[in-house]
Amino acid sequence: MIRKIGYACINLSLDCRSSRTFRLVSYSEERLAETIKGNLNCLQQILEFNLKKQIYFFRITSDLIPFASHPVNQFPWQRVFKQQFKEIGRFISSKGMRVSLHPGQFTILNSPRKEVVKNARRELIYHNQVLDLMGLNSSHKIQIHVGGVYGNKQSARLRFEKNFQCLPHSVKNRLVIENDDRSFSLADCLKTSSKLRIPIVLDSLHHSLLNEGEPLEKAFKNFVPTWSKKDGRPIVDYSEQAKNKRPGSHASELTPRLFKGFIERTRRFNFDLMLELKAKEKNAFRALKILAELSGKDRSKQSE
DNA sequence: AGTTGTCAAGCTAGT
DNA sequence: ACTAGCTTGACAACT
Repeated sequence: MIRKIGYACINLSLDCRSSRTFRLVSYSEERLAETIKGNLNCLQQILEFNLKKQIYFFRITSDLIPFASHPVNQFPWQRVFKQQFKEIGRFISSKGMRVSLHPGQFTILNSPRKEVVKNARRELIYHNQVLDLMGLNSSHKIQIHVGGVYGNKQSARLRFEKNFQCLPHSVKNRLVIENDDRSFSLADCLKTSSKLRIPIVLDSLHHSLLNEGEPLEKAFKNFVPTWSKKDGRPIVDYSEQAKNKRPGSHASELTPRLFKGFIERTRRFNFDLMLELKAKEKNAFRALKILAELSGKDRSKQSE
């Protein structure tokens, strides 16, 4: 059954953003420090909001630190904001919460271009620093896609595996791969997962768009064992196709009928669920309500 | 105050 | 050839 439920990056109920940024041309250390401070304060507010609403899973935005892996940024933000990171981390662990991070579309570890791989590496190190500074263990994950195909999926996949091996140890401990909707299916990810011994985040919408014919139940049966004890509970990304939009674009609102169907089909597995729907926390409320109705019991113990 | 062109970075597929 | 879409629009200059 679904244990923790979460949403991604933005809270629409609060009037703050933890992803404030600015243009590179207006970069200054003052501007950077001010923005980071605001972003961290907002992140704290979001987590407190979540706790009140019994939302125990959250994806932290990659924009928390603007230009974090850009060479322009030489500001020692890790040291300057050390204490605030620590407090946030303590809040997360002490309340039994879980967080994840999803580096952006530019983080391509398997690119044939050296420069792109180098940037990806820097970006992954930044994401890992955020979790390290918070003092969180390896169940708090960083998820990325395998990357581009470049005309040969096999060699593209091998390049990912090779470049992964060159990452710092602590990054490797937190990195998980997610099946995408165009290139690397769950079956592809399983090959890399078994070679590198890293877990897979199953994205339900992506799987419905790109698969090897496995029904959802079979997909779960395959991806769940890629999670070991130190990785925490398996993570699933849930979203729905937006009506009248291109395949893969995310709906705003959760459809109770579809969500109930999803719960029904996956109830024999224990996992945490990340909602990737544009209406954010509103859908998390809805999902929690539906779960409570279905199970007929209090969900306040979901973090156990 | 409201509008609009542009923004650090990559890649794919639909149009 | 262009552009929407991706985990997320928002900044900043202009009217």
